[in-house]
Amino acid sequence: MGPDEYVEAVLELVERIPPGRVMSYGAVADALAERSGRSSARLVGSIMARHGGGVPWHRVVTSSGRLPPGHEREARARLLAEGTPLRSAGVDMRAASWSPEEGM
DNA sequence: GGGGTGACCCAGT
DNA sequence: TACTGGGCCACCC
Repeated sequence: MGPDEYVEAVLELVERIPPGRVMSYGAVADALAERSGRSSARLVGSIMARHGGGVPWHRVVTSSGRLPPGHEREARARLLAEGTPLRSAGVDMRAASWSPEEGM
């Protein structure tokens, strides 16, 4: 799987995250690990930064639930609007974390 | 080719 | 709780 295909796979997966739920950068990387042959949270982060504009980017947060740096306000507003469980730090990962297997 | 830089993550202190 | 060090990998000088 080439770099471009990997970008497509990441965006595809992010589009499948249901409203009110989230995935961490690392979880996205892990979910595509078998198919792509690599698992790098940093890579997913940079892909979201560069190509995330057309997908629900606010549903991808850090593993601790913190919102994407530089977009905290916008992300929080969208998450709040779709009923995502929030805490002071950001997202309540125990309640909001979603995985692909769960959605089939 | 070599080195710096991220929308990261985890274990250790 | 907060900080650090190492690992990570595509990009861009």
